Amino acid sequence: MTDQSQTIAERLQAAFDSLTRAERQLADTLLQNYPVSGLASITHLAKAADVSTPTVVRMVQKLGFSGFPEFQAALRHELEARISDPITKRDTWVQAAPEGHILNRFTEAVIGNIHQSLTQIDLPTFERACTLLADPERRVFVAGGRITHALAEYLFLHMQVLRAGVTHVHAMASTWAHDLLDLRAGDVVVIFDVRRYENGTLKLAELARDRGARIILFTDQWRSPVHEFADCTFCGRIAVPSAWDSLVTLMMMAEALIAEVQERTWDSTRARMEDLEGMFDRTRLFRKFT
Amino acid sequence: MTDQSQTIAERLQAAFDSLTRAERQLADTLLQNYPVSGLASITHLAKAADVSTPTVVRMVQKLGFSGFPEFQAALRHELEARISDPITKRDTWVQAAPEGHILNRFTEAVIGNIHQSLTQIDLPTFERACTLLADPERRVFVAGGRITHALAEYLFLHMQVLRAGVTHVHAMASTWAHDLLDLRAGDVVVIFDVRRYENGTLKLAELARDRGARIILFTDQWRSPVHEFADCTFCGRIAVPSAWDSLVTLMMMAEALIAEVQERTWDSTRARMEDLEGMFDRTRLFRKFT
DNA sequence: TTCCGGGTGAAGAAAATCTTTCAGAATCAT
DNA sequence: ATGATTCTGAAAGATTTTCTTCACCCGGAA
Repeated sequence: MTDQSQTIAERLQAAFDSLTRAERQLADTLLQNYPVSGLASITHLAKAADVSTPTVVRMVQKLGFSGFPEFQAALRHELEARISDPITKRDTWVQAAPEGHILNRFTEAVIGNIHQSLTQIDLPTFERACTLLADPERRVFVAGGRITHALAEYLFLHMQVLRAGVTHVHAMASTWAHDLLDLRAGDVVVIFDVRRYENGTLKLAELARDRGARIILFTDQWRSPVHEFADCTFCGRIAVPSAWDSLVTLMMMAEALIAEVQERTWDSTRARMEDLEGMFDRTRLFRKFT
Repeated sequence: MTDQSQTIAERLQAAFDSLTRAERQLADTLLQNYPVSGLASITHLAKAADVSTPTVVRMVQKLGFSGFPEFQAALRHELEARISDPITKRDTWVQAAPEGHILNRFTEAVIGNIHQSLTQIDLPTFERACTLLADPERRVFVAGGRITHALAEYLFLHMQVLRAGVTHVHAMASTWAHDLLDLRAGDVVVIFDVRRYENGTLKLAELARDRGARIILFTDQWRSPVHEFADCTFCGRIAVPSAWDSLVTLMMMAEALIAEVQERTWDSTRARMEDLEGMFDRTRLFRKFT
């Protein structure tokens, strides 16, 4: 018989290591919509997780059940116990963490930030930024400052795969002027600047604008002075219970931008990515993984 | 089709009068242990209510369903809506953007990711990681791969301000072995590795472990193979409607970690930050502004 | 008593679900 | 590179579930 002392969710997580790739995929689907996804038929579940039904059977057997129906019955029992006990409401948060634990407070703040920033975002601005970045005629420069450098690099990395003519500029280094030598009118400069706004970044923006560049700015809710020069401005709230600011919201916006630009440039991007894959294959940089 | 505006429980009660004796008995059983009793097979349910299976079929058809499976699917949907967390459903949507706009879909996915990852995080792991990083006796190495390099740099940047003895290692570069020359037993290696797990990263982890280092791993829900060597593993969901993965969840966890470590090391960190401020003042890097 | 009509469940047919087998694919170790 | 090992899903078989049919039961009316 199976161990009754832990929930199936806990058992799934505990056994995660001993699961195979397809089984993990399945476990993930189960946990994602727990426990409802496990209450449908094995066929539905398998389809939802994009694995085969034998995989489902094998996994539940690894968990100690004789078969899928027994597993499902256990899920139902658990659900029954959970429904009749309203105390278990608080599994939104980290299990067993006190109400005011930093992880919970932090998460709450971040979700709040995302919420607020998203409701304030200007849709035409987003569309305009995508159009600019998807235009192969324009070259793209990505610039970040002290803190935002990492985020700028993140955007740069993706853009570089998506399209040609992308350059990363470090606004804090003394070399950024060199990088902008190639800047032509109509090119796009993406600038990240959050509070403790940097003088170098502002100078960079000013110079770029003088040369006829289009500027896309990622900043915080108080808006960097670069805003004056920018064609598109994205403001993300950055307040969290920490001595530091949170760039999570900006990262999310950047990722959304990447997703949309990729969508629009797919025809030309496809070849680039296949090319890249080919190079990866030769260098064996990555583990083969289905 | 069936009416969507009321729950099945309400419909059962509304139709109670028009039901026959055996059907009422069944409806009563259903309501008594709602909705779990309805999620078992029709045979179980019939037995539990002490009626026959045809009675069950007839009743659900009276309620407007084509058959028992459809009734059961409706129950599952209802349960799903009831279970899923209100936070996820909060209307974080961009104003005036269509339902399926990339920004909305993306945001929804990210909030779901955060939610999901947080419920699975292991609190002792978090505490352990903080303790390791807050220990001034241990040196800290931060390593990222192709995609995660930027995130690693982000963590490195903060850690460097918080404490002494922090090094940034690029697991993809051929130089990482040099960086680890200084590694002593007890030192901490923070590794970022998400799917398309890199061979170099795995090697790095193995080597570090052999040398007696403690390893903190940030990875995705499928867990990098580095996990085998890690003392603390943080899994963040990375699935978004994009050709790329989202590192937002991992960034959030890293930020939370930074916040807590800063809290713990504040006594020694304070002096460092004041020192840094002094240097900033002299170089006039930042605008005097708030 | 006999007939009638709706309600009920036993039994079997139809349909699905669940399990097992097996061969190809991917991975790992040599 | 090569062979051994493990993983995976297609397909077929075993089982269960679901639905339909139909005979029976029961209370009431002629």
